[in-house]
Amino acid sequence: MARPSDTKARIQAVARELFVEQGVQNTSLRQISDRLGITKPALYYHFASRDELVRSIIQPLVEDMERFVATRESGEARELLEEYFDMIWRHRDITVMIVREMSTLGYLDLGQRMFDWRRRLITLLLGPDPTPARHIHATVAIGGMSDCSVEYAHLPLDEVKSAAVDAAAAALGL
Amino acid sequence: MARPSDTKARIQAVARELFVEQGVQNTSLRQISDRLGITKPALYYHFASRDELVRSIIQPLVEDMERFVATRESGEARELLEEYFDMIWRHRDITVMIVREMSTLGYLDLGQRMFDWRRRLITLLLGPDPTPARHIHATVAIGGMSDCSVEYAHLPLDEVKSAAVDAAAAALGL
DNA sequence: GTCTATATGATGATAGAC
DNA sequence: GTCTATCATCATATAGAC
Repeated sequence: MARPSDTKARIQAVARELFVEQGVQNTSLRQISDRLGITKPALYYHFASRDELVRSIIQPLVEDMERFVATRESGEARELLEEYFDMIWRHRDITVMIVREMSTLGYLDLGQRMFDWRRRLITLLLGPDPTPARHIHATVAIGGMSDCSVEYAHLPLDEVKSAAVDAAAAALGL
Repeated sequence: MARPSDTKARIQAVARELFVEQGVQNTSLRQISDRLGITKPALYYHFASRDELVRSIIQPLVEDMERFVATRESGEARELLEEYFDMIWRHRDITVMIVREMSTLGYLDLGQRMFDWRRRLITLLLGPDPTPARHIHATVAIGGMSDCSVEYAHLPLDEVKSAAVDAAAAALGL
């Protein structure tokens, strides 16, 4: 069907589809191999374990997030909100998957890491040691934008982004 | 240990704990019975199936939500935001559990229902047929508040509520 | 690289004794 | 109401042929 060396990528594509559709825990290797028209053990030629397959699919989001909170500097808040929205929008399907399954994926330490990303993002927006009230305002802004990237996932980016960023900025008092 | 007729309630309490901790799909009947110090089949005297146990735990939230969106009328927006916050705060642990596991709990139609609740809430806030932009603003407001009820779940209600409602109101342009 | 066949273990659920 | 014993089913994973 496809070039042999593409099989690994095809496995990831199908797994990603099924994980997003039905959840990670709820998807078996059998379902993946069936949809690809190969057998279960064939998967083990390309991935050492189920976990390794899961990790390989989440990795791009993790890398993007880490890079984002590591490289940005405090500055124009609205610009930061917009860039952040672009990123969560790109990864919106995997984000939903992770949030939905945080406990199951707890072994990957993802719940803690996402919490940490958000904390650092708030520091970028508000500086260190914001008051609890301003921290909560920022959570409404950022959490609300995340919800938009999920709830309007099927709409064109520009339609959603400007309104979502406006609302987030207002929540922040900008 | 406890009065015999309390066993059903004790099962629900322990199941609820484990579901919130680890997720529904990820919790086995064996774990529940172990923590209670009884055996697996004993559970089946009190609940016809695993599903029935799960449903019995989610039911209070479903009833409260349905009642809320059914009985409120359009009116003062800030008051509505406050009452809504009180409710999601009360059910915050189960809400997390559901959102995290929407696909797994798809058979209960919960994903669709939660989406519907939010849609009706937005109608209450904005009236019928809001512009897409205002709809998105409302999603930031409501989604952002939900995030607060999760992220600050350990703080006292009043500290969180006033700041969260303020931010939501600002996102809505109030 | 992919197959058949199989090992091993957990799960939800039932039958029937006490 | 709770137990012991057991079933069918499904999962991840491995061994070894082609």
